[in-house]
Amino acid sequence: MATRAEQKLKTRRALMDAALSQLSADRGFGSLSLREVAREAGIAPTSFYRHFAELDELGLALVDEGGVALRQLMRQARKRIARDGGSAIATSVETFMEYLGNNANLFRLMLRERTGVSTTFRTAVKAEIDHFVTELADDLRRIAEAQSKPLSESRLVAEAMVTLVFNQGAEALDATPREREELKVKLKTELRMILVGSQTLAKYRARSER
Amino acid sequence: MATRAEQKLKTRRALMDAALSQLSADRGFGSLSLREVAREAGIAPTSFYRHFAELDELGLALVDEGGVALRQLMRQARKRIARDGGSAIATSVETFMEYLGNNANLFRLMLRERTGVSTTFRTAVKAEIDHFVTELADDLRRIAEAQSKPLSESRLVAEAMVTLVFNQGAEALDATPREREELKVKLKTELRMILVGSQTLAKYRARSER
DNA sequence: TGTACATCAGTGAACGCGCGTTCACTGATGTAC
DNA sequence: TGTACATCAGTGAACGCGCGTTCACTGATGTAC
Repeated sequence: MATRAEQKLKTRRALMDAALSQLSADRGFGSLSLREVAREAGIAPTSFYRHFAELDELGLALVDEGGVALRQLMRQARKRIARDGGSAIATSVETFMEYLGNNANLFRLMLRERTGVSTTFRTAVKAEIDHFVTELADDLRRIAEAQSKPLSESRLVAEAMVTLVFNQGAEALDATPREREELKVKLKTELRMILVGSQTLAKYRARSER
Repeated sequence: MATRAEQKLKTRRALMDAALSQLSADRGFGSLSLREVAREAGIAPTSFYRHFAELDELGLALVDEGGVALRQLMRQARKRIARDGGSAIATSVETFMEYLGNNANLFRLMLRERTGVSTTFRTAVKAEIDHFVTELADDLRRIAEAQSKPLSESRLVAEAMVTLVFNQGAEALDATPREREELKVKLKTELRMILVGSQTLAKYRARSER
């Protein structure tokens, strides 16, 4: 038998899942209505207010989940790289694309609201991505040191990489498996260019400082 | 005295300007209403239908203008590079940021609808950006040849550059002048990394083919 | 140039609809003793 | 364990609102002769 608190959590989850399930290539969070989400979750519109003060509050809870998903993604990618060896870029891209499939709507939400219409959303998403960028920059520095291939401006490299990964990710979401493979190849090449470019610039800089 | 046709064009323009003027960091095209746009343009809601079958049709007309703006931007940048010499990247970024100030809402529209909610919009914006990417790729190849610095995958380089430029542009739109300067510096560095990375990869490739 | 008729951009009233939010309520779960 | 009371997640009716769209219209501009 469920306690009252457990039941409440279940309903909350049902509301969040309902909202998530309505998102798609053709539906953004902004076009959802409170009534629609409540209907989809199987409760009366008025019950919504027992869980969130307004629809945006639910959206922000979802962004939070998106942040968690991002951090999981990172951890998983690191584990694979350590285990399989091989190219960090290739492994990361594979991991990212795989993850995208399992969290499509969560990523869609983050991606859209990142440049979306609500300041609160934008700020929240940017904070999550910022966290992601910071971890990536740390990893890049660590790898660079291990390989004695110095990087120039690792933070900036990480930002550019995340921008490209997210944008290609957006396209991958609605792509056929065939197109998705092409996107992966493209993305890997782009990331490699940034990495190699950063290394080359670091060499130039080292030389001119001699 | 205005002819009937001239007057109609004026009203059409007023509608498009009304819609554009409502766009901002906090308002996307999707949140506009036909009634609101008509009100802002100073006509009755019903008169809207004399000019567009629905609000989206007006939006697509705006995307078209955005495409024109992009092409002007390109031409202007090329002219400046030819005239002032100097770094093509630096000049292009300066030109882009300047242009952004004059067409803020048009760029906002393109940027948002690029990953937006309507298939028709996405397709239209992507077509315009694709055109832009193609011209940039041509320019990159031309410059590379003139400088005898071969590029690897110029099309892909152009795509990555446009992605970064657009994303930083989005941030620049709502940034303070101070922040905007920082964004320019960041953007130039990122673009340079991609360019240098592409050149370095081309060298490696040439070597391994020897 | 003048006249009679056609065109058509712009109008105002009216419609039905889904929305967010309020309110007083119900009844199962939880708690104090 | 049993009883009396408190809590609170979920409810259904009701509200006022702005929306997109229809309709029959008006009257200035345009055209044919």
